[in-house]
Amino acid sequence: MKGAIMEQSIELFANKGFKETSIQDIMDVLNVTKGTFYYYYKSKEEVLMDIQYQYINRLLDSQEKIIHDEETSYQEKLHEIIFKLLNDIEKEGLRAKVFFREMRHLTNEHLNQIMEKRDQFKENIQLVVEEGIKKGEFRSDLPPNIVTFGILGMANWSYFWFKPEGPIPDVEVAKIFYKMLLEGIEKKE
Amino acid sequence: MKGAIMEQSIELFANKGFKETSIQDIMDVLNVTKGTFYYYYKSKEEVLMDIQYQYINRLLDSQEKIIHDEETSYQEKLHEIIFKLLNDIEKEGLRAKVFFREMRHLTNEHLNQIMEKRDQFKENIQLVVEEGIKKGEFRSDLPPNIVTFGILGMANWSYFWFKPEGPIPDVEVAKIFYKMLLEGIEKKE
Amino acid sequence: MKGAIMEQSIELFANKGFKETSIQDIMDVLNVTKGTFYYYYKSKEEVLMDIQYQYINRLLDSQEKIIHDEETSYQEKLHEIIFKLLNDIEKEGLRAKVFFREMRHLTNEHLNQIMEKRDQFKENIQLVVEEGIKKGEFRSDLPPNIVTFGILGMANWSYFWFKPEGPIPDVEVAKIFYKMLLEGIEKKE
Amino acid sequence: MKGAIMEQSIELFANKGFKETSIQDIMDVLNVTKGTFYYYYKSKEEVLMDIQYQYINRLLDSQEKIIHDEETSYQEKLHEIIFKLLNDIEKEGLRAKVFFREMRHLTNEHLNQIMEKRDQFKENIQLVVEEGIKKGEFRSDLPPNIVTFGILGMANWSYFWFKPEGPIPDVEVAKIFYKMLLEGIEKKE
DNA sequence: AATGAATGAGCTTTCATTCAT
DNA sequence: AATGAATGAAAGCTCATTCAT
Repeated sequence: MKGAIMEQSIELFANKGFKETSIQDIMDVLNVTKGTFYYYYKSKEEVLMDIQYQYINRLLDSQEKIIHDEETSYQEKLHEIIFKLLNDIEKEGLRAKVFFREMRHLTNEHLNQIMEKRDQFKENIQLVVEEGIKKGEFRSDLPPNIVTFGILGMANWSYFWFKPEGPIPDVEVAKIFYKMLLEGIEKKE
Repeated sequence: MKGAIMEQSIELFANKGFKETSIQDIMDVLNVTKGTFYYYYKSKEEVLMDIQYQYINRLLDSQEKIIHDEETSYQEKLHEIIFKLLNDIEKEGLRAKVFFREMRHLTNEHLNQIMEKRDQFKENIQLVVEEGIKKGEFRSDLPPNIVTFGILGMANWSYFWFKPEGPIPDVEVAKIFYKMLLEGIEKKE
Repeated sequence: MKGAIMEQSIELFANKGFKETSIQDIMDVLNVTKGTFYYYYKSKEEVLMDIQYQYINRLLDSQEKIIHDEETSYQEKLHEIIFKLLNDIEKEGLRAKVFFREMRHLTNEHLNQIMEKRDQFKENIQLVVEEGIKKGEFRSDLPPNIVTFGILGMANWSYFWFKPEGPIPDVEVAKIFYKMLLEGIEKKE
Repeated sequence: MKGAIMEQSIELFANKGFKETSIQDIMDVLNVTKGTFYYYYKSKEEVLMDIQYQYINRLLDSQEKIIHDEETSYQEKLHEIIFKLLNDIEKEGLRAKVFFREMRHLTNEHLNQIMEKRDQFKENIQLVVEEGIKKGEFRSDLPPNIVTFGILGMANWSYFWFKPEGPIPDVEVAKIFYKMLLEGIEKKE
């Protein structure tokens, strides 16, 4: 039941928003009464918190695996990170939506922890960029900080438009983004 | 007064969210009573609607000016569009925040119109990309649709992190993003 | 209306208790809707607070007047204080009930202030006792502190049993209590 | 377990109030689950009822012993009754608090019985006063009824201020009260 | 003897909105 | 143009109680 409540919450938070979703809404779908909610969670915010932690922890985990793979180049790591993000939308799209949009409804204490982890995620990408520059895989005349924000924006924004069931699959989009990033879109002779 | 209400609404919607801002909150700052609100606006949603239309219309206007400038290349147009978006954050950052985040609180009728305009904005960029390809300014082996989403993501995401008062000014960020996009981040030869 | 809400609140808090009285209960009697309550008071606790302050302030005021009357002896002052307390029950009985019984529902901040004032009330009586001892009006071999608690108990307890419409009027009860206190109940010679 | 539940209930009812104490609160301390409560008691009110009966019955018992002691004078009986009350606070203080403050939460049926016993307690003291008057131990010009309320108030009020661990022990306070009552506080030549 | 899950009624509070003045 | 009073619907949350296991 606890799991079911969370599943429903994600669904509803993603579609209607945290504030716009009432406990009633969540429990109606599960065909139990409102009171039951409070048997499993102390408050509405606690569900949100659980969702946020689960999401960012999983994301960081899979990211760390990619980064610490000794067999891959930094270019390959970047490619994989982008693919992973796109690929996630299929299974985790709703969670991601909730994560980015409803973050501000957390209490300060949790908000800070979550934001730290979110920043860590960005730092990890930046590390790949920086190491890649050192190893001569990426050009060195662009500030890694801004470059990273660019990459992050490209990938994250896809949550607003990418449809897994659309004509172009995640693998393809990731490949295109990777090419854009690496080679640029300028026509070369 | 009507203008003042809107100004305050933008400020508060941006900082606290649409749902989280009460009419009382808005009018408190203006030192008038809640009732006054309804002399100028029919409902809370109407203010939001006005904000959304104003924002997207201005954005589209300035975008169209850039696109239809006969004197500039498509590469230059792209650069300018990116710069314009970054530059906007300084003066229009709050509006932008409200635009992206609170869109869903519009009634269906207005939501559709707004989304159409938002899509138009994307179409315009895509047009620049497509024409640039035709004219040989951009490479032709990448789908303009996805490329455009990439560009849009890069630029729009800056609303989440770009601080106008930060160390790197909007001109610089725009230049870096432009270089990334055009030339790629790969180390050459 | 604000006054009416308070009047009703006193009535209901006294008869059913603070916790047991719902905002609904209060407003039902006034034939207005629950929402109206919050137009006049920020919270349920605020009404209680107002009641408590009003009560203790009035009580202290009238007490100070008695104490600082230069024309009366300390014995007379003691008599008057006791009478005043008994007399109050008629007009302020409900307030007194609420005061003693519902004090603990105040937030800490207010509770402290109220308790300070309540202690001041006791201190004032003790002062009369002490000064009376110095002036030779009261015997000096009993600790004023405990004596004061005794007096206070006698008088305050009457809130639990004294009925203004009963056979013995407040003047009489005060006189009897005063005699008991001054002369004792022992049969002399 | 049944005893443990009652012990905890007294503690919590005294400190937080009957309404303010949840079954959960009680069982949390005992490290068992809420459901267990209903194995031992039919309802929350039943515990309160048990507390009330236990308290008043014990009190009446010890009072009757004092009253029917053939060896003591009525003055001595009065002294003992007062001492007994003060002395009780140490071991039974919490019970007393609950008794006086939470009485109103009983259902009518039980409330009536409890109030009858409470009145009996007062009647018993009044009997001592009346018999003492007849025997010439107490003055006869004060109505026994009011005198009794005075004595009761003095003694009962100590629940609000008397601290067993304070500087003056129960024996002393009882003695002082007794002296006040018997001899009065007026300075004699 | 004890648990865990669920219920349902009730509570305080918030707030967009209406409207007579 | 603005105020002040009132409404009513809904929200988050608490909790005594029930009951199958």
